Amino acid sequence: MPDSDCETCDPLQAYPGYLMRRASMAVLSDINARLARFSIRHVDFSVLQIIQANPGTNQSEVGRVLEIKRANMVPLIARLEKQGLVSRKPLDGRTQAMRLTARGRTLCKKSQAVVDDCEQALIDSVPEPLQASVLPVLQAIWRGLEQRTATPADTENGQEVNTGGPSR
Amino acid sequence: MPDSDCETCDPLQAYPGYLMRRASMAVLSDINARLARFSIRHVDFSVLQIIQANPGTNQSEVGRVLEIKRANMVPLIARLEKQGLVSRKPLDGRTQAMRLTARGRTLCKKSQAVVDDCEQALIDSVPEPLQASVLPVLQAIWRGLEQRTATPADTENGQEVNTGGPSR
DNA sequence: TATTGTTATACTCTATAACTATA
DNA sequence: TATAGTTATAGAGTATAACAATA
Repeated sequence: MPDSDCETCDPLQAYPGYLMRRASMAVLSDINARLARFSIRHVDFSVLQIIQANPGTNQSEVGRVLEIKRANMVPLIARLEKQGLVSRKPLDGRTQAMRLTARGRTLCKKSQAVVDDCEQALIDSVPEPLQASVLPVLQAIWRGLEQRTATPADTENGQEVNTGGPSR
Repeated sequence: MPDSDCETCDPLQAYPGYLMRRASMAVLSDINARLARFSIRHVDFSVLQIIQANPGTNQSEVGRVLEIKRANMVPLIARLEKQGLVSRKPLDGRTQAMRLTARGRTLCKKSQAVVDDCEQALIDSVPEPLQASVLPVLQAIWRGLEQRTATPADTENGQEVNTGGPSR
């Protein structure tokens, strides 16, 4: 334990979960600051990206991909529609097909450049020999968690809560 | 772009920031569920760890290490004290030295075993050849961000807000 | 019966501003 | 003048329950 004379010791640096939390908060805060000039936040960006990649999708589906609850998608989509970035068209009286407007596509492209910059800066900021491992490692971690979390058939009526597994 | 027939396409898997956010939320949610039997959450665990590693430290210092605002430390520490996990002793009428109680030390050890399990499970869940890179990559990312964020003398009176840099 | 969109609501986390008392 | 602890408050983000309309 080399704790000889660090000013204030932080033993949490050895925990992947904490490192990822701290790192993601820093990155997303940075991204939020840079996206502010488009009047959107990172969550808006992610929704726009999903809609762009899946034209005609609906709120619930987007929420499922991003793990955002249906109820919380409502104000989010309403805001994007009010900003003229997303259009909604009733599909079958229950489902609404969403698409990016022309303005939405433009903003999606511009904001993507901003986010790409931020994410590339992150990769550039690690020592060169480790750079190639960044995405593979993070994707492997995410896949491993996805598998362990293993949504048991998308139970909305939270039956099995205390299974010991991750709750989301 | 191999987007041929994925059910719903998620183009965000290429962003380190998003992967870390999603991954950290899954891990910390898991950890919270497992720490629930000790009536603490992951943030409590992290505070206990810092106090244990730095006996005699104070609220502001812990907040500085964990990037938690002074104001938000107050209810946090009050709760830990009420649970009999942390003791406070006035140092100079302004500063209070904090230490773990016997109960706090016991719980810190037990909860550390729980967290170690979770974090180890995360590492084990990635393909074997990548496992050794997990911590180095995450620590390099965090160091890179720390350097870029480069707290400009801990300005509490938020003078330079729109410098373009990460806000925290 | 299950799903979509919705409302209402509550709880956690985070951020800011201001105050006091001490150094 | 700067710092430690505190209060109050506001804003995100997230969670649940319930409902109507529809499939």
